[in-house]
Amino acid sequence: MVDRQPPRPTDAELGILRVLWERGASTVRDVHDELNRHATTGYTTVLKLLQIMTEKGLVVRDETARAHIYEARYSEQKTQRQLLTDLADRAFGGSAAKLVMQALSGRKTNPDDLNAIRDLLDRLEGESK
Amino acid sequence: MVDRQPPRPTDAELGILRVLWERGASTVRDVHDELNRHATTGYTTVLKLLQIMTEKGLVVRDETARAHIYEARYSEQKTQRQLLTDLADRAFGGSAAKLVMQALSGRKTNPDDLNAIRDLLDRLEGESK
DNA sequence: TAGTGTCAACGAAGTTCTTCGTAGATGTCG
DNA sequence: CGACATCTACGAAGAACTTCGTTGACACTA
Repeated sequence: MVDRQPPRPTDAELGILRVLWERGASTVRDVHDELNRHATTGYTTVLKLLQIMTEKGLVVRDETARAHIYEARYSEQKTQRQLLTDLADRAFGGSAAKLVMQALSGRKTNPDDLNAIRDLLDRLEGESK
Repeated sequence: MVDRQPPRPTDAELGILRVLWERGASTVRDVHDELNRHATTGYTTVLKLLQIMTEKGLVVRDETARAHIYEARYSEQKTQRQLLTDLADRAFGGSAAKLVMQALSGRKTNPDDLNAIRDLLDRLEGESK
């Protein structure tokens, strides 16, 4: 039996996952280089994180070659949804609708995005019929 | 100079804040009793958390009476918005719109909520004109 | 083959989070 | 007043998080 719910990635882990989602399967060196385009992280720090993430099941590792290749185990979408559900539970009484309304009223969203959201609403309403 | 950005509340801290938002200013005893309606937390655990939260500036403390009275420093809405901005930055490339769309498509939202969101969209669009 | 560079593994250190026991001060009641 | 209850403060312990130095294995090259 495997863990049903993957653990919530931490901040540093999420930074690595973002690289993996963008680049696809990558070596530690790849991830490290990409991260250091903006931040400053030691190579062994990235390695250690990836090792821990493997234990947690957040990434899968291909050990065939000397330089292991890591890949995100869960898609960006799935992870995003998990984080949203988690936040809805912790801070919005479990209501995704409240979360959405707060997100929209919080800052000014540009008209194109508003339209995109409206389209999505239309599609959702169509489905529920 | 005070910290401009309040720190992101942790899980346990958020649980306490939820009680404070619901009950208003409360003593440790109040918060502890409320929390223990559902969970199980030691009294001194709640006390310690509230002391730390005071240091962090998440709550304010009235020490007038022997039983200190704690109050959330930031409103529920403000905190929710901060958490959403934070999550958008960490997992959605800073795009609140992407976050909203993922939240909506994730699980089925009930029609009433969809309508409420649509009304909100209308209002937002009106404003931006 | 000897030297140089790259890699994973390990361990350790410092921080934060979460929990709670104990101690000492303060209030209350008989 | 004295016993008991309640409160805050303090410290400590264990877990998780983040960082990185060191080590030994491996590979390439001159």
